Amino acid sequence: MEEVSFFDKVYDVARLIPYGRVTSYGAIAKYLGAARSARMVGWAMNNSHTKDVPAHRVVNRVGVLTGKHHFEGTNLMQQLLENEGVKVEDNQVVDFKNLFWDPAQELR
DNA sequence: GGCGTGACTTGAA
DNA sequence: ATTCAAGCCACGC
Repeated sequence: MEEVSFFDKVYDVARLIPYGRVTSYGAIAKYLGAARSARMVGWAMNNSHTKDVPAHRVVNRVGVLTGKHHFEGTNLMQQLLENEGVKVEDNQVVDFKNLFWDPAQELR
């Protein structure tokens, strides 16, 4: 019996993202065993504003800030990432593959 | 209660 | 190599 919902797991993993690192929706989904349900991760993030989830550290699989439109400001997400040392250019994370944080690999 | 949408991903043509 | 299509499941109207 899992008392934790899929959404809660997403929030939990998202909070585990280290400083200055980023991950993708699919990576989280895959870690939760729902690799094809990446959309649900995104939808879960829709409620992230009610949680203390650093959704700005979550981008799509190519490192593009797809959800930046959902933040308060238009460049708030980019601002936060740059504040952590993550360079963002044209809504895309620079050196994304180097900054990529895979829960399935880091958390094992 | 059905249909469409959505912060995505992967695979096939 | 790029482009198209399908899958996943919850929420809103």
